[in-house]
Amino acid sequence: MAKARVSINDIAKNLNISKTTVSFILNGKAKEKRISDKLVKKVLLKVQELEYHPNQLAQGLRTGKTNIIGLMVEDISNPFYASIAKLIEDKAYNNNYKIIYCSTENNKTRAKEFLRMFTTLGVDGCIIAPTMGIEKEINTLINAGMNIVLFDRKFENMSTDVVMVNNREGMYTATEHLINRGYKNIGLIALALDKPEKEDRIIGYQEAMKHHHLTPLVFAFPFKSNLHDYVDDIKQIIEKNNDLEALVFGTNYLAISGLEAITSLNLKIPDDMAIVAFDDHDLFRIHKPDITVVAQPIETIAQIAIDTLLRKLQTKESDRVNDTINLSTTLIPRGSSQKSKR
Amino acid sequence: MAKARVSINDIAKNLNISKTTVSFILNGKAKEKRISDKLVKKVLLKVQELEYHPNQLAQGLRTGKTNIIGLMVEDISNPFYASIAKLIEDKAYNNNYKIIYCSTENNKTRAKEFLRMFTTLGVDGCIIAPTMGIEKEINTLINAGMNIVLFDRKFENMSTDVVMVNNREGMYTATEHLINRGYKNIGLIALALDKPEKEDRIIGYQEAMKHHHLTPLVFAFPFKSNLHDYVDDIKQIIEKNNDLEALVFGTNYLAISGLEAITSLNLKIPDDMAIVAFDDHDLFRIHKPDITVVAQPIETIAQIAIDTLLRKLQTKESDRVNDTINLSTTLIPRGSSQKSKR
DNA sequence: TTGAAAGCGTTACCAT
DNA sequence: ATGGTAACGCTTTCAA
Repeated sequence: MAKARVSINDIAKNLNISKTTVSFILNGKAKEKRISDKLVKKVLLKVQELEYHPNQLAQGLRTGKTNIIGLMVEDISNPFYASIAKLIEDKAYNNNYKIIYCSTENNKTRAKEFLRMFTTLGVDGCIIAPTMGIEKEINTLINAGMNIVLFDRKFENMSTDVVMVNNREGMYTATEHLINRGYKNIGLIALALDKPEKEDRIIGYQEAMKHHHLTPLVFAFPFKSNLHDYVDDIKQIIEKNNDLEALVFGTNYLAISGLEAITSLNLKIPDDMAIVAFDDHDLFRIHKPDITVVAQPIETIAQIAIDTLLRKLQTKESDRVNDTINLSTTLIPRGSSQKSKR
Repeated sequence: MAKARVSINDIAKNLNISKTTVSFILNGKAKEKRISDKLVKKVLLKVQELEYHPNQLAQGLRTGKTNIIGLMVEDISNPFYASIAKLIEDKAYNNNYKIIYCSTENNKTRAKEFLRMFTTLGVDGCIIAPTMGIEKEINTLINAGMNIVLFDRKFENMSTDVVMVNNREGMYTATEHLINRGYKNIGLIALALDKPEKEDRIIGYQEAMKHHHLTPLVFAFPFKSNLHDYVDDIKQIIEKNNDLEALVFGTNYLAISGLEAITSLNLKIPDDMAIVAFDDHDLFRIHKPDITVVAQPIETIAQIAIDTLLRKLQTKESDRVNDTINLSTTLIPRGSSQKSKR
């Protein structure tokens, strides 16, 4: 930026009035301050003429409101988060908020830095799909008065709004679906950021298996930022467990890696290996055979998250109530879990 | 935000020194100003103790530098842009820049508002995949001294850095590939934001067809924000032109819609209809048959775009040179354009 | 009905 | 070697 921008002072000087008056008019306080219609018109005209637009930094500094919302997710290039980001962005802009976003890559340190950035930048609130290990920092932020809405993953005993999907139930349904379709040797390939026994998706799978007197077979992976690295892992799992009939995947990219692994092993879906994935995806809809998925209600998640935050921003801190919204997933049965009749 | 944040004043008062001194120390001017090591240490310690972090709004207001980069693309939920966004984000953060992003949806008005936002927010520079019709506004911005790097689409006679892919050549190669494989009735399904005769991807296709004495058959669509709406259009095209042997798609989402259309018409790829897509995508790699694509060098695009911008931000305005980088695409031949031998 | 001035948290000039 | 103070552009209180 180089050329001098026109400031409120320029408007004022140009019209030989004080910047206070200009500010009042611009902030819709003309009536309240009983400023003459004539002057109002004159000012508005001049504002147009000089193309004046208030400096948001100065405004933010003065008012403590930046109209910026921080959005923190695991990976903005993952279609699940990208779609949610898009929906949130859209709604935010309609309400005159901008989005500043960041991908944590499930890296604790990165996440903490981003939280710090949110505060030093003075964002009005944030929407966070948290990674593990930043519970303390988020709590600090909440106590400092930051408006936060969590989604996708939650912490125990955290007093803020959360939009969640019922992961346990979703996984239970997915697993049971396979069982109902006649599969018995069903494995789970999932991410475990936390301990497996605390991961709802893993628990849901285990419950379904046990409930039907089958033996759970959980393969839990740590997060890798190079998603392609899972392919070999999955290949090995399939090769080592040759009685596996079906696999449930805990995330969309694990399922995609799974598809690659299965293809490269020359196995056929669903006859050699049946599949259910978590999160829908263009790919799963169009793949042949199409892939059975547990779909998350993306629009609803985004909608509720941003609505909740916007509402929070307009509410006095004192009379806030923190909601935990639990949304249901939808099982979409497709070809990848349908035994061929013969 | 509610609780009082600790400011530079708090540090100063707490140590009974002036905030000037603190500021000098914090900005690495201790040596230059010959401030005693002892004091430096004391200040740094206190900064740690009180967890002081400078208010970036105030810094920005004072210095005119916000360390924010604006990123404007067509649609952040499109994997092509999402991947680029991720790469840019990563590199930006490593250089202490934050990203503020927005999706134009190819809407002129939206795009202009975002540009406005960039300036009122005082971003240091921006990376833009421009939509049509904002040429004037971008030029104004450039003249006002804004640092801009364009990618994906360019304007004639615009003096700023541009990172482009050779769309014409890419499409030419794609079309010729189909011709070499023995297809003759090849249609193009493309987006035309500008006039078709100005769209490089369309031109490349036409040139290849004409060069081989074949008749071009261009179906150009306006942008639709609901990408699913293309499916029916494409179905109709296929139904009405039943001698079509192959289709080239100008964007990844057109190709995805094309796959849906083809599937729902019960046609087989490549025997009933061969396909080449622009932009690679997980889906195209994994689809059966896998889809031949013209791949853009996403990493390189992102890398050059952000590098160029960062370099620009460190260069005096006077001795800047504007580069137009032209990158090549890569044809990745796969099953969707391979006639079965029989 | 309008304006002067203080103040938001910084940085940077000019003193000392 | 360190500090006082103006200035960045805005909003808001108080005064007139």
